[in-house]
Amino acid sequence: MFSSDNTRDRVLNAALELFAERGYFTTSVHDIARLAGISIGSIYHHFGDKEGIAQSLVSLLTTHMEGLIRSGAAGHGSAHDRAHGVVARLFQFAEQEPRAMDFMLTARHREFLPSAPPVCASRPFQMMREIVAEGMETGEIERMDVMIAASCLFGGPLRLIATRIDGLLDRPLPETLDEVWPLAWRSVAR
Amino acid sequence: MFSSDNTRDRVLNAALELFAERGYFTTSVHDIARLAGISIGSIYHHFGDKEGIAQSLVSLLTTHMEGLIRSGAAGHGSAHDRAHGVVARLFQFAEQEPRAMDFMLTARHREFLPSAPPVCASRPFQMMREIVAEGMETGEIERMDVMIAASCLFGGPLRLIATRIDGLLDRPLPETLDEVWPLAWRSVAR
DNA sequence: GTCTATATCATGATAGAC
DNA sequence: GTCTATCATGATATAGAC
Repeated sequence: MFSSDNTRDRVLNAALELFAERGYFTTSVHDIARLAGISIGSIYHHFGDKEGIAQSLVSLLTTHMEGLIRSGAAGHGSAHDRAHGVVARLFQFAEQEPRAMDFMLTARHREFLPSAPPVCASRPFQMMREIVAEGMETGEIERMDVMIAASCLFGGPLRLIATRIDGLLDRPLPETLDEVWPLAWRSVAR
Repeated sequence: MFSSDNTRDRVLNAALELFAERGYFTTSVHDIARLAGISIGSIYHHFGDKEGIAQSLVSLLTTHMEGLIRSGAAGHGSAHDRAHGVVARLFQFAEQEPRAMDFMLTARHREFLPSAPPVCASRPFQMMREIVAEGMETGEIERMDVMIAASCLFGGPLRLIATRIDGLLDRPLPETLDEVWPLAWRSVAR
């Protein structure tokens, strides 16, 4: 996920792997140090404390997901196409980097980052709601509570991602897009 | 949630509150003992170890949710009505016992119960998929991958529950049912 | 069955050499 | 900036009286 091989990135890669696989609390800083091939001292030098590692991880991944969503929506005029593009990117990303997706979608950040907002309140989720709101403006999407519409439009695809990450879906997500998307869309389409 | 005031139930109530609020790992057995008004020794006498508390909790709540889903579906002939009844019960329950719902839906059980299956694989989720499969048999639901259809039918409502629990939805869930359900249903209806 | 007091141990974090 | 060695804390779990 983090490709340059400097110390920070090696630590972040190791941490992401362990946090996603076992969880934050069942991973010790020693474990991270061992997997990254970096000493504990160096880790504390760079990140201050264990929370600092998670902090960096969440921050970088949130930014990455923002970019993903922005680029998925970019270049499309209609809310339909923008939302479709977003789901396509999410499916791709979940398939390429399942641990990153898992850590972003299902880890309970509040438990280890006291000041973290709930996932639903993070920028990426806000952006999805904005697309829905735009769709209501243009008349593509039925007018209603935006929170409800967004839950219905993206809830199915997100649940499918969770299912895939849990190993209960055999097919790669992008392959299912043409099946899932029409269902998701027609739930809110006007 | 657990109403009789014997030692076991008092411990389980305290544990549920703390696990849902702060998380399993940020809750010590001392915390549970203090909140329950029970000594540590008694807790270990009844549950063996900390994991045993979580084990009991998950087991009891899973059974409870199974009953909920069964009773939501009961007495209805069509898949439409059965699924509708299930969502209605889930909304009710999430509103009455948000911590129990939170602990069941969003806690990562694997992290503290090594042998626990992913939530999606648990009986309650299986039962939802069965309703979807039946709906395909009767022709109410479009034929397709059951996992995909179930994700789309229940994904929206489940996401709305998460949104509500996270405090991002002002209205009580049951009040939104008549808005959400038609959207969810028409995503898979034939 | 319930309690208090205690043992044990892992982990987060630091010190200080290089 | 990186490392090893060490500390300090606090949590799980147990012993054993009542």
